[in-house]
Amino acid sequence: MQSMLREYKASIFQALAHPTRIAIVEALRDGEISARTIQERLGIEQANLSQHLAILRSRQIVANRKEGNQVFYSLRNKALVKVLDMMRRYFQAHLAEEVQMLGEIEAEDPARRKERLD
Amino acid sequence: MQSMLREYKASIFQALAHPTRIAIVEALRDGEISARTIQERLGIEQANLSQHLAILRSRQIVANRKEGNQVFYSLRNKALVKVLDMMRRYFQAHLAEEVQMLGEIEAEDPARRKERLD
DNA sequence: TGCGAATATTCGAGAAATCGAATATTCTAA
DNA sequence: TTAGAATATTCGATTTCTCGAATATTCGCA
Repeated sequence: MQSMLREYKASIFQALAHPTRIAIVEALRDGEISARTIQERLGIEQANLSQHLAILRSRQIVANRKEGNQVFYSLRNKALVKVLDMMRRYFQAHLAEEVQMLGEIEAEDPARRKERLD
Repeated sequence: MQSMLREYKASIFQALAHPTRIAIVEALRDGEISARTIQERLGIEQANLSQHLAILRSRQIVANRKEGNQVFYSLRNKALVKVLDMMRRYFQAHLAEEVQMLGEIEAEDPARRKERLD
């Protein structure tokens, strides 16, 4: 019971434990887009994207809607966006501790800095 | 740059992508405890716990403090707790969609239910 | 000193994740 | 109905993860 919940949590984290899948979720942040669009944005192999999407689907993280020839993907649960936002704060707080990076961060353009942390 | 950040995020998610490591982080939620205590609570092999702690250490998720014979672990960044809280909401929202589980959830004792969702 | 407790590391085997290539499926439009 | 576009699935090779067993390290205390 308790452990089942943890396995479930772990499976969600695991689904996000890949740069490509994080990029996918981030791409879906503002609404649904087609698989083709995602592929173009990420610049990866079609089969590979499909595999990653299959993983996100199997974890119920994304929903897909067929429209004619294409498939549109979207986030099933907006709470995940908030999780990612929280993660961003985590990274900010964490990076602040990294002395070596601190210099670069403070030196760079603020707008660029914000963008980089997205 | 953007992709480095994603790899970093992915590495944090990956560090949490195991039930045992989630249990460890949850055990550290209320403050530092010794490795021995964690091991007793989780009921796992000593070597195995040490391996998982090494992973959390390598991702800078936990800090460790030596005191005599034992080592006390703690969370480096409280923001992670908020991430986990957010995840809990995610699970709750998600579980609410799962019709088959809904029956069981509503049928069970409320106190027990809250505990299970932790 | 040296024994025992607490913790960490190394090693090897088995399981799981990842990728591109090849192939399948489903749809549109000619 | 057939060609081609969009997407999904399968396959096999490679890499990464995970575990327990064995071993190492570090510390307190007799």
